[in-house]
Amino acid sequence: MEKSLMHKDKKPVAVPEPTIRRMPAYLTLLRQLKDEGQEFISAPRLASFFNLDPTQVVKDLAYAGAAGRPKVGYVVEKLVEILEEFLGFNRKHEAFLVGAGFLGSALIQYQGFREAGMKIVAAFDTDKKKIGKDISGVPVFDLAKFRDLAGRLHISIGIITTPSSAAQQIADLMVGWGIKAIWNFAPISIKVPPHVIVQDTHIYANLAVILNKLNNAGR
Amino acid sequence: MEKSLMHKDKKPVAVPEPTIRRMPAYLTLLRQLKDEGQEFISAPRLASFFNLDPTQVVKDLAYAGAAGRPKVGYVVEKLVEILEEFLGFNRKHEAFLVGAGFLGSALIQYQGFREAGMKIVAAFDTDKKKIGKDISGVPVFDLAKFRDLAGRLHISIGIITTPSSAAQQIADLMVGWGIKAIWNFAPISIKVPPHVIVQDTHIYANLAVILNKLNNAGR
DNA sequence: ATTTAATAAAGAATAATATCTTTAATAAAA
DNA sequence: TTTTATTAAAGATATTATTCTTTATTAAAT
Ligand SMILES: NC(=O)c1ccc[n+]([C@@H]2O[C@H](COP(=O)([O-])OP(=O)(O)OC[C@H]3O[C@@H](n4cnc5c(N)ncnc54)[C@H](O)[C@@H]3O)[C@@H](O)[C@H]2O)c1
Ligand SMILES: NC(=O)c1ccc[n+]([C@@H]2O[C@H](COP(=O)([O-])OP(=O)(O)OC[C@H]3O[C@@H](n4cnc5c(N)ncnc54)[C@H](O)[C@@H]3O)[C@@H](O)[C@H]2O)c1
Repeated sequence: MEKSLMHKDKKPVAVPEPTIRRMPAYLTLLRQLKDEGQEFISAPRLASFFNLDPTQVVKDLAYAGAAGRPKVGYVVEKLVEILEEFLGFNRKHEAFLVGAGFLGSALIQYQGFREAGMKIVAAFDTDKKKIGKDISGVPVFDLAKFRDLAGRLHISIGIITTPSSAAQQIADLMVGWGIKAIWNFAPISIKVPPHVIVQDTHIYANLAVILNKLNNAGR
Repeated sequence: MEKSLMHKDKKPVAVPEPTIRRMPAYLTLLRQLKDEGQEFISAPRLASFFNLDPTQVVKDLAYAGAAGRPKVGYVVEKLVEILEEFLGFNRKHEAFLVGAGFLGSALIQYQGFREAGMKIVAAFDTDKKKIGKDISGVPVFDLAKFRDLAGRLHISIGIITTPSSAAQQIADLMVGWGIKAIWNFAPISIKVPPHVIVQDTHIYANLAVILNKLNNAGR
């Protein structure tokens, strides 16, 4: 039986994306509380860390299948387990990264992904100066030599950190590799077949929100 | 007169955050179309690039103050100007960055911010090996020597790319410096006074969305 | 001229999300 | 034991965002 909330007719209810996006933040804090030896946490207190409505936290946690006790709250350790399981942070998805430049290198060496269900196992580039090196133990290969990687690898995620101009062609290549999800950091929208998952992480979207607030601050 | 939509009672209507977040993507594409010499673009065509509903694009552009002509669409060059002006990408906000590690270095050398209204003018770190160096022309200073920077600098944005453990204390410092907005990349929620703008860019939120789709793909 | 097709724009309807309200559980205090 | 305070959980409402529908505009075709 799934942990997610069930609809009356037994079909799993889709978890709202805003809920999914908040969950890792809960988890990060909860892991810290766990390390500090805190046993229980209530939704109102958890909410206060993030300036959220307490009922929202309760509902988010309910989507993951967590239950709390009145007057006590949730068991921190249990909650960490439930969220890790629900988010898939304790499984291990392997990833290829294409574009071992500044951002690519930062992602490759980033240890945080290890506790978040993703492991970058290889990088690819076209720059002779980068090929053959390794970054924190992750080898950088010549992309040209891997153009026709047989599909059906056990790699589920492809990360794009090339310039925009190359992003679509890299995406096409990854689709050919049989990759299931593409995490794109180039500031363009890539096109893929419907069965491939795409997550664009557009840095300018965040900057735009900041500038909008800054420029309207005097209102 | 503001470019933004007006309510009947003349108060400016708040632009929805989802709209703000989509706008930079429109702008990036429009700049490219402009470079390619394309004169007009219709909302339906623009929408098809992003798999959006055409009326959504029309409404988003209307928020920026753009008007199109039936049967023709929008004038690309005009639209670029309007969006740049609306987003504040043609003003110049100066920024300080604290934590000149992998991610910080990537952000510092990233040329894209130049066309997006933000210029990183200095970086700070506590690591002796980084202090005194410069990254793409941006000097890295010893944070300890700049603890009590006089407020009222012309710096409006503070970027945090330190480990989580240091993020809150850096935020407090930045607030003391008189910084107006904080762009935080550490995966924790920082607390600031209400007059300070905070934008958390939590990498795990994006990863969680990917993993959720991946793990539920078989449904 | 007149008609047609494409489109922006405005408005209505729908859907998604967040907040508020009520209820029930339960631990601690009286 | 009884009361009180706190809380989760469920449900109702409100808000926000998206999509659908209609109307009006305009360029091109007839
Ligand atoms: N640097 C940042 O902070 C940052 C932030 C957000 C988004 N981005 C985006 O991430 C991407 C990379 O940025 P960066 O600053 O790391 O740039 P970079 O130039 O340091 O890295 C790009 C890398 O891609 C490689 N490359 C180029 N064409 C390629 C191809 N066809 N196949 C394989 N590899 C190829 C280059 O050799 C280089 O190593 C850009 O699209 C940028 O807009 C960067
Ligand atoms: N690397 C990534 O791809 C990535 C992605 C998303 C978020 N993040 C987050 O960004 C932050 C930095 O990640 P990173 O991979 O660049 O780490 P890093 O270790 O390379 O860089 C951190 C830098 O902060 C400096 N620092 C430490 N304490 C400091 C202090 N008190 N004051 C000033 N400087 C201090 C360190 O000397 C170092 O230069 C982390 O919070 C990480 O979770 C990283």
